[in-house]
Amino acid sequence: MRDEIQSRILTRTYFPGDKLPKDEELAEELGCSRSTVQRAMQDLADAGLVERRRKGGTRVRPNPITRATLDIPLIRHEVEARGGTYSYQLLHQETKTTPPHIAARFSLNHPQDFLHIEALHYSDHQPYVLESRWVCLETVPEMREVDLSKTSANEWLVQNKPYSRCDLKFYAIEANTLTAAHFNTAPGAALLVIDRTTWIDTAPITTVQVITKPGYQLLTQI
Amino acid sequence: MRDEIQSRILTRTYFPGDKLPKDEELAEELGCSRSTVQRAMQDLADAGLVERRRKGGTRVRPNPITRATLDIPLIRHEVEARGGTYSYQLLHQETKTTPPHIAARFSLNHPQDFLHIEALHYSDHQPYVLESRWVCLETVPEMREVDLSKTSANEWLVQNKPYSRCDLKFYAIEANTLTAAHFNTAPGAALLVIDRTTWIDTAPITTVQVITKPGYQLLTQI
DNA sequence: TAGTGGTCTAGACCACTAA
DNA sequence: TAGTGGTCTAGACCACTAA
Repeated sequence: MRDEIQSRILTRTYFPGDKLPKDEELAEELGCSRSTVQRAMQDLADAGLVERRRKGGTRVRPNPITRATLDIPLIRHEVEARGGTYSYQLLHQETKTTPPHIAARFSLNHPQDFLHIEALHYSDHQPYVLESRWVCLETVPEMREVDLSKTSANEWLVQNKPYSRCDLKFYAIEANTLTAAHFNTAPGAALLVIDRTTWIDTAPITTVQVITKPGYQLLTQI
Repeated sequence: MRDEIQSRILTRTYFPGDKLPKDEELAEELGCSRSTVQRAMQDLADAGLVERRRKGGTRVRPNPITRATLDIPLIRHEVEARGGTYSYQLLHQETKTTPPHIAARFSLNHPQDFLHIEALHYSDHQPYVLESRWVCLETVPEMREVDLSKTSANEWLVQNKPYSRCDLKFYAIEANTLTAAHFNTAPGAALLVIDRTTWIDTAPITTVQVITKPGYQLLTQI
């Protein structure tokens, strides 16, 4: 029935911005209950096809969009799901007082201690992604005690620190000399970066650049 | 109530793979109806936190993931939403019989006509993204008649050709000489590519590489 | 402030699928 | 094949917000 409603809606010729009948009317017209229409319309709203507002009614989205869902797993799980052997190496670890670019990310106005971590994740002993991370030690003091040569910060945080907000960015960078060396590639190689910054309420947790190996692709399907 | 259920579930200490009580039991325990539990749990499943199976019950997802929703608007809308002035230039247009790399994308085994299009989209008269597209003329014969110097294929297809399946890829490339020239940058610059291939049922519609300008970032928030 | 959509109930029946 | 989750109903009440 839900699919029936959706296909009836979708096969009518509506134009961007058009107003749809209210749920109650659609229910009667289509011979089903209001709850069913509500669910069907909620799905369409989730898919970005219509916009719903109390009192305002339901309208076809004025600007059509492609809405995709991206699943970003733990690096270890991603490697293992592809049938690879996962390994991990801590490259560098250092406590520092907020550097300016980190303060900017979190809009901090007083200095705090951050743990800076550089680590390399391997798939079948080949470099897979380079993790460059800053962890807020005021929010996550337990991090001081974690042995990062054994457990990756990636994994420890996922299991121990829930977040309430996460900003994600995807962009391309040119490998600098050091990064290129890690990946056994030439400096200047184009690399996809997955950049994530998380908070719990308003307290900063971590910001991380996951620099992927040359040729890495992020995939999804709709 | 839904939020109440979710927070109660989320604040309990469950481990990956743990089985949750069935909806009926949770409903009684939490003093609400089964429908409400169903909705709350469905939300958690959509968010990738739990997995539900008929007869199998509900389990905490064994491999935690970050699930993000990406909205990819029309290029024109994206530029205008940022307050920019949009413009567009068709660079090249040519009909060709399926080249091998396109046949591979769509798993085609017989030759067909495709329309190859190169176009540049501008924001405030600065190059914004370069569109490199192949349209299947067997599935979309109307495309032969469209004046692509006026309407971009991007926009025409969104408004005229619904798709049933869409594969998305994100990756980084180094600008070749020609691409670099379009963006007034140096060859080898790292560029983010949004790559989309769409079908209607099993018939190919189009495959497009949207090559973004240097420094472009794809953003989302959870 | 009246008109929408959002949430919830209590119950029926169905559709999968693990055991 | 029995045990879960998924969908649907008919109705109540609530929460926004456009006009």
